[in-house]
Amino acid sequence: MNDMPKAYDPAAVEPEVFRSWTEGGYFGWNIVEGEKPFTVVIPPPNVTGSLHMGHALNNTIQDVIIRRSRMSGRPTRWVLGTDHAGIATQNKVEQKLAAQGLSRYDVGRERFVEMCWEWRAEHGSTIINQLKAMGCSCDYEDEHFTMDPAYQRAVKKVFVDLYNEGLIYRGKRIINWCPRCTTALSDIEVEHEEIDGHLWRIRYPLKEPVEGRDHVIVATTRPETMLGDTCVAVHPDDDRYRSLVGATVVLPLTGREVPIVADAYVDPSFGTGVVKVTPAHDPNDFEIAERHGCEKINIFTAQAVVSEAGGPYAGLDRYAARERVVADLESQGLLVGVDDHVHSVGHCYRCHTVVEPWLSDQWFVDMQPLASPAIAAVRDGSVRFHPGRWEAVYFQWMENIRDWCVSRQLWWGHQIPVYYCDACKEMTASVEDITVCPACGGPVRQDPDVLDTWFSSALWPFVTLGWPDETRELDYFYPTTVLSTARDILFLWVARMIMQGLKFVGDVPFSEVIIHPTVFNAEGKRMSKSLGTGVDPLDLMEHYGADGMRFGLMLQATGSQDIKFSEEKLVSSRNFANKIWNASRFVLLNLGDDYVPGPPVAETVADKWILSRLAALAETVDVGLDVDRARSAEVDAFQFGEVARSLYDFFWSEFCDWYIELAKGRLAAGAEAALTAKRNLVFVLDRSLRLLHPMMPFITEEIWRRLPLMEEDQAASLMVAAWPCGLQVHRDDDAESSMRALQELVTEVRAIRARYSLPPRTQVTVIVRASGADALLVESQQHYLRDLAGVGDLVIDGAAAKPAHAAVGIAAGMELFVPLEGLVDFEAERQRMLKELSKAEQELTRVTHKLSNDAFLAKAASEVIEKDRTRAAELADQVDKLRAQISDLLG
RNA sequence: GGGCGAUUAGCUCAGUGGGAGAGCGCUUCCUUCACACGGAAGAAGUCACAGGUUCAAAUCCUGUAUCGCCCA
Repeated sequence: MNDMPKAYDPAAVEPEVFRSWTEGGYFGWNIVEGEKPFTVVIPPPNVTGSLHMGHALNNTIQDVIIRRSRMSGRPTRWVLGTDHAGIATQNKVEQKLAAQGLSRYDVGRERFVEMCWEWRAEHGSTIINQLKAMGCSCDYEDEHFTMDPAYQRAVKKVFVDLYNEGLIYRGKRIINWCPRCTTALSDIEVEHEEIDGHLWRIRYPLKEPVEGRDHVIVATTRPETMLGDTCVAVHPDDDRYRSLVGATVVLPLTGREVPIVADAYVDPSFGTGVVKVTPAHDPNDFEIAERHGCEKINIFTAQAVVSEAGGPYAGLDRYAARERVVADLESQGLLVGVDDHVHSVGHCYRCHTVVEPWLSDQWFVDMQPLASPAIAAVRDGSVRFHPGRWEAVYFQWMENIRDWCVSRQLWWGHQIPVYYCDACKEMTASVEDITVCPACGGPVRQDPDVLDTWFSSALWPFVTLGWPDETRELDYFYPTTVLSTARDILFLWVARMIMQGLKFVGDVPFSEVIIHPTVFNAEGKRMSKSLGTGVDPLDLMEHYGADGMRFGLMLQATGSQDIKFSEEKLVSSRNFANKIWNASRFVLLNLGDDYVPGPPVAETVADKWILSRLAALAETVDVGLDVDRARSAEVDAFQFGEVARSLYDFFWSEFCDWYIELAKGRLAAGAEAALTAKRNLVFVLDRSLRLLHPMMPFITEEIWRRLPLMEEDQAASLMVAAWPCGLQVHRDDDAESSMRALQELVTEVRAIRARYSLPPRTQVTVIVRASGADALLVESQQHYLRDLAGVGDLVIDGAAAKPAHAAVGIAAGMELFVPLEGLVDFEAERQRMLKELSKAEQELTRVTHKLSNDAFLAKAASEVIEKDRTRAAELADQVDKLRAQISDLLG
């Protein structure tokens, strides 16, 4: 009990505490019939990844609500796992091969996939171990992976079911192609960026002159694509070009002859009003070509190098081809001009390469039928977003949803369960692997592509619970309770989980979605490992402890704003942990060997006050963290920042600064007074540790296990101890206002002492001019002044006169005199009091003015008027006293 | 082009209708037996700007400016 070092050392405590949780089996879950479970599925971190600040914040949030729920006795489950992260993992393994001068084609698909599994075996536990270091209370025995055999089977079933329903189809479309990853991407995996480019104006000669014109001028941002032009388009109502529609253009450089068509897509005001149409490399051009039956010439290879179709330009990459095309046009006198032009260019969200719109065969999901019920589920409140404004963002995207390209030209992932028969051309989707064609018995080959990783992530909340089997687990834990995530995967992941959950389980996957703030660096820039602008949570935990990092993040998680990460908050949090440690150390050191646990007793004003404040704190914490309140109340739920601040303020500014300081006197007094003080200290500390535990699990556990508690308060671990309830009976407004008055008096005396630099040890005489209830309070609680303000002689007298040499003050409506023979600087006192007087007068004028306003008296709430009347009286009294003191000063 | 968010103390941010707050930093004092990762006392703000609603606006409405993000 007295083995606590003088400073809290997280490194010495955390591993041992974590081991005790593991050994106690507290991370596991149970099905308790008749009780509503609290379930969270972790957003599966990328198996290639390591912990970043976003994970640190998100997993702290989840752990906080999970721990609170577990302590309040609800069956609780936090499902853990990782995501196979198709592109990212494949990139890692390819990099490893590249180091040996090899590509994936050198080792072949089978060996490559094997290497991915090896890679996962080697690195997949990294992030899991980092979660342990954070203290996350996930069930580490219940770990899932989106490529587990059962998961693979579920993915196939979903694909085949959607295919059989006609909601998945194959089509030749313009998709977003990453030439570096050599795969298709979905629309939302493309990040658009404004780029300073050019708009080239190029002369396209007409085959035959029309009404004296022998050419048109087109404007383009991508001249190299003219190698694949198959028509030229103008707006049908554009009088400038009406007569040219139907004429033939001879394309420069290739000499191909293409028609001029009229299409309403063309914007006559953009450029020259004539556009070149490259159907295989632009989605809008593709549409135009479809409408006019034009050819679609693909001029790029998968690496965005000009193909044979590009004639003499074959073999050049897209940027070299652009330069050559422009140079050739110029030398042939066909380049009319070039202007600077800013336009939006898509980039791959994984590798930031410029995406190429590319015509290819891909698999698509028809989203509208899936989206409608998912929109309804949010509209009717089955799913709620916190903060609520994210619902509008969700609706905006869902209501304009487009088909989802789900095929990826990768090897690592869920291979598309579709089989092609070369003999009869039959296409079969099958959950079971097949080798022969069900139609003709001929040999089949499986589609080589894999599915978008998000296709499998979308199934996470129900596949991890056993779907498609109708398990007891699924029935009990689904829908899950809370999903916490960053806003950047709202569409990629959250929306799709809602759609697939409704489609395949028939219910939403979760009821509450927390969209937490994004963590930026101190300059407000995105944290990025490659740019070196990131902060490593592991480093932070080393410096501030896991609890320090967690609490520091919670202090910053205010919901309304993104976080400009401030390490200062972690310093405060580490200091707070140390404060908790030492306050606890004080309590434990003072209990003595013969301490007998017992219930708290609200004996003194301070006792009643601290219990009342504790009750208020418990209420704030519950409002901020309780999911059921989030459901029912109008107040905003999940106020992590406010909860953290309230815990900090209560523990430090109330419990430590006042209650413990006051308790010191009682501990030194007789045994009976000491026992009550000890029991109250233990009680308040115990309940505080419970309330703090979700945010600071390690330090609270370490301290709590040392507390000698009554049997009814004991538990095997704080982690599974009871969440505080029933504290509201301690609410006591009278005690709070009495305590406030005493605090003001103490502060005023201390201020006088500070003003005159009175040595801390010397006692001062204080004369309080007070009568009635004020006098009674000061008289009965005078030890507060003696213990906390160094007051020796205390005179309480309603008619006390100011001694000749005395510092003066007003606190809680009472006048104070501190006789200071020879010390008082009257002029300084006078100046200070004049300043105070001016402030009080100003405020009094304001309130008086308000109270003389008939409209205010007629319309304002009666409590407000009453409050202002009281305040006016207090201020008037204060002004009188200040004036008297000022005129007395020289007397 | 459409939408969302932000603008409060030197810095980072709380505060949604009724006496401007915290942490860090700053000034002064204190190493008294829980804690110097500490204690005490202080200084410091036209709540971006302009209108409006209201008895009353940092808070609600409209507009403007600046910054950030999302969608097209």
